[in-house]
Parts: sequence; structure tokens; C-alpha cells
Amino acid sequence: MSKTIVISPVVETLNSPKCEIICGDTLFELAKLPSDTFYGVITDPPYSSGGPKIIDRIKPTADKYLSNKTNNPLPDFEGDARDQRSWTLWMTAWMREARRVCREGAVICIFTDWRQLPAATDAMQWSDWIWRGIVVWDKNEGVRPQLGRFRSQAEYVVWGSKGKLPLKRGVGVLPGVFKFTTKTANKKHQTEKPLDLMRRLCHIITPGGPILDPFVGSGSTLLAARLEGYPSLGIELTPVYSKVAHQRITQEYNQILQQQTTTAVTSKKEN
Amino acid sequence: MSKTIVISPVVETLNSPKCEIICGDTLFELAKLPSDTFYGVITDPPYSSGGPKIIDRIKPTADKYLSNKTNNPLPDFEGDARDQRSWTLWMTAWMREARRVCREGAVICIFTDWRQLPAATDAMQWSDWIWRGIVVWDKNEGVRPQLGRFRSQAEYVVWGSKGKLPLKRGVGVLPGVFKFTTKTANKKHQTEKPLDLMRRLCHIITPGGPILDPFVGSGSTLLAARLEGYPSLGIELTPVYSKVAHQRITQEYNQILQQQTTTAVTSKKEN
DNA sequence: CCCTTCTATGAATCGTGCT
DNA sequence: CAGCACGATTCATAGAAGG
Repeated sequence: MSKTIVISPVVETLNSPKCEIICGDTLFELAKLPSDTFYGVITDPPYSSGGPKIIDRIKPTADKYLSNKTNNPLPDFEGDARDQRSWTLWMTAWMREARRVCREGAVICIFTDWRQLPAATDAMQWSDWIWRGIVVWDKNEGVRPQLGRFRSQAEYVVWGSKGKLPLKRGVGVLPGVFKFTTKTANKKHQTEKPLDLMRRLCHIITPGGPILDPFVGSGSTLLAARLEGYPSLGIELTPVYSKVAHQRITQEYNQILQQQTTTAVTSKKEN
Repeated sequence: MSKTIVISPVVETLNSPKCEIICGDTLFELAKLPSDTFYGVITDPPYSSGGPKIIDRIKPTADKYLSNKTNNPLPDFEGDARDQRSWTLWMTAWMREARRVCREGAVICIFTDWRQLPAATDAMQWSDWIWRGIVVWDKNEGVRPQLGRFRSQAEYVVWGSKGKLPLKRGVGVLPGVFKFTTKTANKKHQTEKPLDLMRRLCHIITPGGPILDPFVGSGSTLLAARLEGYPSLGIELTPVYSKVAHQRITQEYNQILQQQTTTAVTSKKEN
């Protein structure tokens, strides 16, 4: 049996959307949630990529994903050592549960690298989501150049919907390619995504609808959702990261809100 | 039995790489070629995409892929009405033959849309090519917007190699994301790719090595290869397009060569 | 010749209504 | 009711037209 530690809800500042993190295994925690609740899922599951052989996959995550191994202060994360068949089945399992807790017309966005992209589209369709496309995250040149090859400078978001996706639901047209560089400084997680990217992604979800993130990591999705006015629920297996995310969502949220206010005031003065 | 019509080789201008087009079915024509000849394959096969239902796939290609059907002077192209299972098997078949006629270390680049991308990676691996990555062609925003969705503004190149791909083979590092808009004026084919994109792609292949294009269409690959100094062989099923490509490779080649010379002279004068 | 305005278009898809 | 035909739709960009 999984033991659930519920971290106290992030303290709500005035008018800020609710945000909660559960520390536990996604499959078990999802099973406890009621059906037809969320308007969308945005998440970055462990890729279980990083090599064709099992022996390459079961290395510590830092060895797999960081080209500079020295001075790495980031803890390893779990769930990243499955072979592809097992990974696909596991993805299917949690995505099916995630689908249950979502309401009709909900949108799902799953990060993946090129190697797992086909398996991710399989899992999405096996779990009865309607696969609707691929969004490209262009990380810019400069990423792992190799002679005689094309650069692996992109990651991908496989996205779909629970059933029909009506054209008019308060959501505009969103770009299919996003260009954001990965930040290196102050990263809280090895695979942390740019906050601005996550904020843009949120807009695919009906405004104000609660968002689910079954793999919180350092909490970029939850932070972005909160900044964009969406309530959210996150699930994270690793206790360390549950705390990291919790801190980040509270502190960075306030910092960014202040910055935004300052910027707004400044630009008003300039006008 | 397939009846082969060999269109006379493109007239060679001085020092220009040889370029030849065979009019016939790729599967049959490939079977006639000797093994271990080519250094690379760059091609844009029919996607057989364009709708979830068979009835949508078997429509004329103009109905499937053009939103404005009026004033469309371009002939339809063939081989675009397979269901996904059949498409994957067919892709596997010709890619296996293409692999045979390529030498060790050869590179293959296959265009696909998001819908067929997973099947394309399957076919590549089933035919014993080593799948090495995905290249993104960003067509820019402006492409068929739809409310409440991410834009389908990218197409993809699935690429791989025949066996090992040595780091040092005279090829540098190439970008993983290319941004080129589709031209509208003077298009010779419904799905014509930007020439500059094709010229950049060619650089993944060992300089001077002959290139194979089993689906010529309007001949962008062959034209690009010729401009970049690669000899090439193309195969095209539709007689109309065989001729269109032949013309284009002869005429546009000379035009562009002249332009390049003019530009070079002009910029010399400016310095 | 440059700048602005205008128009055409796109490797679709949704949703309605008909058979 | 399932399946299919058909019309409506979205907007950034290129290229044309106009000033």
C-alpha cells in the first residue's frame, strides 16, 4: 500500500488560484480522486530514455541527462529505468486513470523526447485519449552538438483530448512551435522546463478550469498554472521534490507577481 | 509487370553533377538497382494522411490538402490513399530495398506529418535502418489556424543510418529545427518543399556521394542535390511529374546558378 | 524606390444535416 | 443510428497593388 503524505495546501494569497500537492505514487493517488473533475493534464513524466540498453537506462539520472557531471547538486529522480514496452504500458495505465478524473473535452499535454515520442502517442491512444497533435519545443541551437548529425535541439509535447474538442470554448489559436532556451542557473530539477513555456501551454485549457499534473518535479506546471489563473493539483513521488515544488510555488509565485506589478506600473508611467 | 520509361538523363552542364529520373514504381525500380551504391536517401513519400476515415483518404489529393479548391492547376498525385497499416508495410518494403542499394554509413531522411510520424519511425526500424532522430521543419505561423488548438505548423524529417555513422565523415553539425515558409507562387506540386530546406538537408550526406530519391514529385530533392554538388537518381510514378521534375532540374538549375554567379560578382564589387 | 494597404492561401477539421 | 457530404472557419505570411 502506498502511504500518502498530503502536503498542506499552498497558502492562498488573495485571489490566487488554489494549488495542492500530494506526495505519493500517481497510479494510486489518481485512483482515489473523483471522476470528471479536471479540465486538463499538463505533465512531464520520466522519459525512461537515455539509451537503447537497459544498462544505460538504470544509470543514475544525473549520468544520463547532464553532460557536465561535476558539481551537480540536484538529487536523482525516480521512475526513469523502465524498458520501452514497460514504459508504454505504465504510461497507458496512468493516462487512463488521468482520463477518468478529467471531464469531457479536457486536454492532455505530455512532454517527451524524440526517442519516446512514438511510444507516447501509442500510450495516449491506448488509454482512449484522442491524439490531436505534436507541439515542438525548440530549445535553440547549442544543445549537444555532434559531428555529422542533426542537433537534438527539440523536445515534444504530445497532446490530445477526452472526446470531442469543440472549436469555441474560450481558447484561441496557439502556436505549434515554441522557442525557449533552457536555463542553467537556479534550476531546481534536472529536466526543469522554462516557466514561460509552461505558462503558454496552460492556455490550451479552458480558462479557470483545474489542471492536473501527475508528475510535479520541481513544480513548473503548477507554478505556471497558478500564475495563469488555473487551480491545480499535483502528485509527486519523491518527498524531496514535493517540498522543493511546494516552496517554489509559494515563493516564486509571490516574487513573479511583484515583478509583474512593478513592470505594469513602470510601463504605465512610460505611457 | 511494371513498364519502365526511362526519361533521358538531364543534360549535364559543365562540372554539374549527374542527375537521372526513372519513371516507374519505386518498389520495382529499386529492385533493378545494384547494391551498396548510394550514400543517402532524401525523400518525401505520400503521407496517406488527411483524415481519420478511409473515405477522407481516398479523396483527390487537392480536396484533402488544399483549403481553397478554386483555381488549382496542379495535377493530383498518386499513392496517397493507403490506410495506416498498409502504409507502414509499404514504407517498410521500399525502405528495405532502398537500404540494400545504399552503402554502409548511408543516411536516410524521410518527410512525414505529425499523424504518420510514429508509423514512419516503425517502418524505418522494421527495414533495419538505425533511427537516429527527428528533424523539425517549422513552416511558421500562419498555417491553417484552428480555434482552441495548437497550430499544425510543423512537418518532420525522420532520419537514420545504415549501420554505424562515424562522427568524422566530412559532415559538420546540422540544426535540428529548420524554419522556412512554404512558397505559394510558382509551385509545381501541391506539397512542394522549400528548395533552401532541401539544400540544407543534403549536407547530412557525405559530400559528393550519390543521393537517391524514390519519390521525386516536382524534383526539389534532385534540384537541391545537384546545386549542392551531389549526383542523384530519382524515381517517380506519375509521368506528368517525371516531366515536370525533369524540366525543373534543367531550367531552374541554370537560372539559380546564374543568380548565384551574379550575386557573387555583385558582392565582390561591393567589397 | 519605399512604405502601406490589401488580398489570397494553406500535406485540415468541426459540426450540421442528409441519406 | 451510423456513415458520409459539405460548408464554415481560423490568421500569419507572402506577394500584389497602390500611394
